[in-house]
Amino acid sequence: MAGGARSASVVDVAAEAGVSLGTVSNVLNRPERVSDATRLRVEKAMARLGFVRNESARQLRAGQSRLLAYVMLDVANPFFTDVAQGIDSAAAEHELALFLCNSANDAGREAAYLTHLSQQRVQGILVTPVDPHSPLLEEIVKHTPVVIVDRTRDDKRFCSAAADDVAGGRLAVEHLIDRGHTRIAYIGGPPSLGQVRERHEGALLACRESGLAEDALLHIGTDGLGFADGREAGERLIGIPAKRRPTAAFCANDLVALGLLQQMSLSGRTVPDDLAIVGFDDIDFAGAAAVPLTSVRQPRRELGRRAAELLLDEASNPDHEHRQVIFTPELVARRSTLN
Amino acid sequence: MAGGARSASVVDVAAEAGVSLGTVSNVLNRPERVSDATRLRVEKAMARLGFVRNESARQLRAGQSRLLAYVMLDVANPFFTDVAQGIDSAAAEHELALFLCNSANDAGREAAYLTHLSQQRVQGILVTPVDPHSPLLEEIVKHTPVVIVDRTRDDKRFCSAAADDVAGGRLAVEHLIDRGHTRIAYIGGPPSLGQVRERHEGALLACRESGLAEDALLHIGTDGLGFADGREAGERLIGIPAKRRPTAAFCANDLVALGLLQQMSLSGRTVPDDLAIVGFDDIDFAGAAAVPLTSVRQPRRELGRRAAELLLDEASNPDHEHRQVIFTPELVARRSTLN
DNA sequence: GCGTGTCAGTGAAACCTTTCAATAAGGCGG
DNA sequence: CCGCCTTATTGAAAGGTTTCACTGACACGC
Repeated sequence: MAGGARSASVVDVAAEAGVSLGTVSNVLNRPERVSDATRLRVEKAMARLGFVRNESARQLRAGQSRLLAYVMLDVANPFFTDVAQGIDSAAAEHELALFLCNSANDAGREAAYLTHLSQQRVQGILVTPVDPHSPLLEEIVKHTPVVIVDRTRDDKRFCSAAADDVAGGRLAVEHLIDRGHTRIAYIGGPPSLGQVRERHEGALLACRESGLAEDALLHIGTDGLGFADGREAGERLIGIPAKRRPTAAFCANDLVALGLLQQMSLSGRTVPDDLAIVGFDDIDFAGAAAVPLTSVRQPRRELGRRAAELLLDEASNPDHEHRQVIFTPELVARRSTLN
Repeated sequence: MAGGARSASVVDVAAEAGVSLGTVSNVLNRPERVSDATRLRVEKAMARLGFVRNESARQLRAGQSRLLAYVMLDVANPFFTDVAQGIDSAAAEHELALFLCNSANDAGREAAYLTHLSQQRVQGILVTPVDPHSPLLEEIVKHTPVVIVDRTRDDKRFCSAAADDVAGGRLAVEHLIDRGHTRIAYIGGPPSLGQVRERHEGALLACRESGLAEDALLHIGTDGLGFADGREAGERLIGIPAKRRPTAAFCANDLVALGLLQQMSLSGRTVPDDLAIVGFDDIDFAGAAAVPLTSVRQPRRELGRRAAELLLDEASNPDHEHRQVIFTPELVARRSTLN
């Protein structure tokens, strides 16, 4: 707990040790230039006074920090924490610290974090934005390197690393159609999320190419992409009369898929016999689920790592050019679609 | 990307707008004291120059920030992200931003984060430490409020919020003994983690109280508490001759339990018939697992929220007294132990 | 017409660190 | 004994913001 007194500064330490403040700074930053005797004296003074370097003052002088930040859409989604680990490993190699910020899918929170980070002069910001076209991002990228993760923009004003969501959605639904399904549900929301829209688009594409009827794909909207949303969607699905009810579901992510799966079990249905399920992301838990989950795999750690590398290039290379790295997703078939 | 020019400061804005720097500061901090005309002029100058407030300079002046940080042991473990959400909700109510830092169970990384945060004069630090008795923590708490999460210390120099791990371990193993098991594995590691040790202790207690033989509890050590560690432990378990092989396993957390569960399926065993499994934490995925997992539930969000409240009290209340909040865990029985 | 009060705007000081040119002290060769 | 070199130390300046006591200007009431 902070005592009453103002915390000690280099000046206080200098006084205590009977040296000039320049010497104290030298002890801190270039100890080899200070004689052993004085260094010791200064160090003791620091200990006595409980001196703690003031990072704000340092940064003010230095102009910037050795800090990266990742503003993520949902900490509770293992997909994003895996991406964060990829970023982290790249950051650690460059001796940069990484701060994680959870926007929780809220544009206001995201904006607050982005503003704070840019004012803090971090080296760079990675972000999975609620809306990649937000004007705030354009504003910030003028002075702070920003890389968009798990999204892209049509213009080329940002670097980004993402998987091809349309291709992923297509893979998922092609797989279901291959397995003979002709009434398929697409489960996800909110539609404001690009991920939700594009995976849907891919799903539609697959239907069209296979010559399925327009209404073969039933869109069941959800409020979010969490566990609970999947369960709720399950209830609604069960409510549909059997002859019109889809025999397969493609979920916008694995959390929703796992929630759906759980709801199916709870209400005594069997997966994949009563309902085949495909998820998206292939998080670790997908393979460990009640019925191991077929899912569209994204290279999560790699995605984070590449994004961080783009950021570091943007931060340090004067000839930097914006690049969009697109990863191709891949279907991992498991029991939830194989009967 | 930063242009060649030094970024604009209040002085530059003042010059551009033809006012004094004090007025610019007033526009920023007390706009009501500035006439509409000048305010507009200043705001336009800011826009023209792309002025971005320098947070370091602000903090230097102010002495501290509206920032909290949580240094977590493992971002990839949903238990900790749930705790983080609890912290977040309390922080948001007080209009504080929360930064998440992942120590990844590495004392060096943890130390680097803690040092940086204290030097940054954050309002407070929450931490699930690798070692709650680290001297660095004692050092830091002298000037920055620190609350220990998911651990406690014997002395009362810190606030902390945690669940009773010994009680939890005991619950888990009592349950297994009730179900008739007499050869039980305890799976977890590394022993440097207090969580691992105390849950083990609780397990031993349960055995002793039920009059089981000394060697009824077989400790299978793991390198960490992840998915992969659980799978690996599964392989080792299977390698044990059938007559000596445990018929039940208590895992130090759910990730390990889920890994173990998966390994059992992969090698054609049935849970709970071949092996009953109890996990710890009751993360959301536990209920959705291949075989829904019996687990020891901790109130994860509540734990985070209480910890944050303790921190905020410590940061703002001069009469603050350190408190140790202990939550009592509760067993949630599911199919992985019920046959 | 004068004192008083209000309002808008001013500018110096403080926050703490780092850097760098300058100084002091000491040793050495000539 | 002097000048020169090295090494240790110094102190002022800079970095950007906020605060606060202060100045002008203006309106109002008497």
